[in-house]
Amino acid sequence: MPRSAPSPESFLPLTPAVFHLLLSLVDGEKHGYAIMQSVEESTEGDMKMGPGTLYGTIKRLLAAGLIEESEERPDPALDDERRRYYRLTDLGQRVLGLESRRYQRLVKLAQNHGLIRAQS
Amino acid sequence: MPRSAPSPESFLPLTPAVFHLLLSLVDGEKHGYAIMQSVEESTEGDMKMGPGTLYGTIKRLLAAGLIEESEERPDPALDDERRRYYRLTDLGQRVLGLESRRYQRLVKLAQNHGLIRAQS
DNA sequence: GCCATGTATATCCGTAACGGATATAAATGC
DNA sequence: GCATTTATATCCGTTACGGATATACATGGC
Repeated sequence: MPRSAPSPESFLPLTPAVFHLLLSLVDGEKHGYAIMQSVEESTEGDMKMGPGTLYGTIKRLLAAGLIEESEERPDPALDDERRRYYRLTDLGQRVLGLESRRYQRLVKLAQNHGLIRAQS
Repeated sequence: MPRSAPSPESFLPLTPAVFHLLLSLVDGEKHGYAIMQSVEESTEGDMKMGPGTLYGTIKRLLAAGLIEESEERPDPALDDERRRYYRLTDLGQRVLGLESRRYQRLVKLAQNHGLIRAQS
């Protein structure tokens, strides 16, 4: 018998590394090195992911079925043979959505306690 | 020479357990067991903290200077001798504020990518 | 008074995750 | 040609998590 798919909720809460990696793939597939750069750039430097965390996390997310490797290659002229591209699976997308909503509720909580202002 | 105090930024990003524990202390001191209940209640059950995580995290946060034990005891009639009360330090408060703002930026990012709606 | 349940703290210890160091090599820029 | 950047990958020490277990006082019901 196939073991039933784990529910998206069972992955929550995500570690910061996992959340950022998934978030970096939300607008399309990327290769590892690009994920690393994207995370640093989109957080304006306050989240830096080294190779140990990057490739370790990729391996775990593949095994968990939250991301998958893509066989599609971009225009050969622009490609680098060494690259391996990854994209979110449907499950990964759902988990990311759930975690984002969880964050949203926490932000609301923090606002209600005066830790941050709304709409900064 | 006293080693200079670590900057609040150096603690970021927080693990989910640490963030929730600090957040639960934002409106006043609590004892361990109350923290556990408060976390579960304020997240409507999607974050449950067992004793291993609770007391381990408390120990680490004390050592890091983000929380401190309070000697004040409530009205003896209501008190339970076994309880140990904790409160945020100034550093802890600052770290929590920074992490909350970081979350806020991430929520904004997630909104921009259509993962969640504003003001749900 | 007894007993079950809840409150409260704490440690133990196996497992998972992190993350800097290191290795390797192709691509790029000058 | 050569240094730097890009790119992937593993190694391994350290930290963090988290269920299980232990202990014991408090509370409420009968």
